[in-house]
Amino acid sequence: MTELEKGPQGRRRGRGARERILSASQQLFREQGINRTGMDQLCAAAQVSKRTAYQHFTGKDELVAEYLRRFDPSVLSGVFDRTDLTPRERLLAAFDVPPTTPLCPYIGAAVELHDPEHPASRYARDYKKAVAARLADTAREAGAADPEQLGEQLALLLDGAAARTRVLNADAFPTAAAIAAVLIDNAIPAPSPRRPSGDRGTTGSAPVPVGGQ
Amino acid sequence: MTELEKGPQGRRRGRGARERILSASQQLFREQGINRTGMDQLCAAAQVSKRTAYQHFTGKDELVAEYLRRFDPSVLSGVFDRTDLTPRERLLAAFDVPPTTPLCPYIGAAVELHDPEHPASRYARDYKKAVAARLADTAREAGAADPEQLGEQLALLLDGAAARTRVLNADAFPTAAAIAAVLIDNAIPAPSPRRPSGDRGTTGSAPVPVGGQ
DNA sequence: CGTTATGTACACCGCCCTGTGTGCTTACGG
DNA sequence: CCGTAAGCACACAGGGCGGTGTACATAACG
Repeated sequence: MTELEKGPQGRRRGRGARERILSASQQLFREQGINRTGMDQLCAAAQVSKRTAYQHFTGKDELVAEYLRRFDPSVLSGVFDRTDLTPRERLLAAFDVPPTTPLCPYIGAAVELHDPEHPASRYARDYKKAVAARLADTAREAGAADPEQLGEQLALLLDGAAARTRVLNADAFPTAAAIAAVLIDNAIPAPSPRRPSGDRGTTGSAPVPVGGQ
Repeated sequence: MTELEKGPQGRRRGRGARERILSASQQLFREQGINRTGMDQLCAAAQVSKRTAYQHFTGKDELVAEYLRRFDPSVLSGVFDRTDLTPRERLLAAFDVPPTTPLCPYIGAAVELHDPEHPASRYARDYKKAVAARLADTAREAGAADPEQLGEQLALLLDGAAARTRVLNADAFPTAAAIAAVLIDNAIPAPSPRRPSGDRGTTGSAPVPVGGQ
């Protein structure tokens, strides 16, 4: 615990205030939303004085953006890298979300902040594009006729399931998975998921690193 | 303009304050979101004193719920009743949204309010269920094998397009429409949309009146 | 006409929000 | 062991919020 974190300027020392703040953000922003979580409450939960918080982040906006950037990628993380699955299975595994998932925080941030130019909104946009690109890559690997289209379609299904789960208060991901299966089978010419790895050309168009849901 | 509106108790007289408030809500809540629109600003836009507003609505919560209830059903309204289209065409027409649509306000309300028991959240839930039921009815009319499933799937596509349009700031409804076409063709055994009007039994399970997007 | 419901103007309350100023304590690192 | 910086406690500023109290104006209907 001697030298674990560095501030934005690269200072030394510190007993983990920044990490505690971000950790509390993860919990509170997800549970209560961004707008309904005040800095007072957040600092109390992080056991951090408000003064310290504002020395680490210039304002709540920056904190929100960093919260999205550091969002625990527990949902989709690793799905794309699982080598024990065929590409087709990987595409479908993206819809196996644990039922404990509250809601995709990127959609929540975009709606709550309501400003497309907010740093967090920009990041949410980039992230969603990156997920679609990753899906497209996997679709290409699976031999889809139009990988970009399939990737975009599957991304839309994920967002639809997330939004609908929130509004209806009921898990909508199984429905999305069923649609995904249909789309995948329709998009792959030879629907035999029998090749562990075929053409891996991947003239990839997705340079962005991708994390969670 | 003599007797146009009646208050919650059914009183008489009035020069349209309530309507102006709701009209201003339509505009401001959509443009700025619910939480970012204060009652002061709303009353100023409606040219209504704050006192009057609070005589018509017990609080902002009630106003928000009524705003959702009176939401201008310009997007999906009438699509289900168009007799000049086959059921299949009607299902697809639901995805022809004008590009001016900001975002489905029901999703916005559910995310912003963040309380599933809020009156507006409850109404949003009912509304989404009603739309799915309507889609299911039309799917049944079109001869789908599993109308309920197809209705739920199409509803998910609509929500996904709405959410994704918001986050990406780019129209996602064409993608959703393409998926819908695949699903519909897959779900209808004889894909000949040749009957102008077939069974109109509609053992409907949707008592709620349905309006917009 | 007068009564009564309706709408208005304006100040006001208490609350919570983001964000600071100030001075004190702690702990690391030389 | 001491300097320095990270962190803390506390109070407070400034503003927007939802919501109200009071006194006055107006329109409808008897």
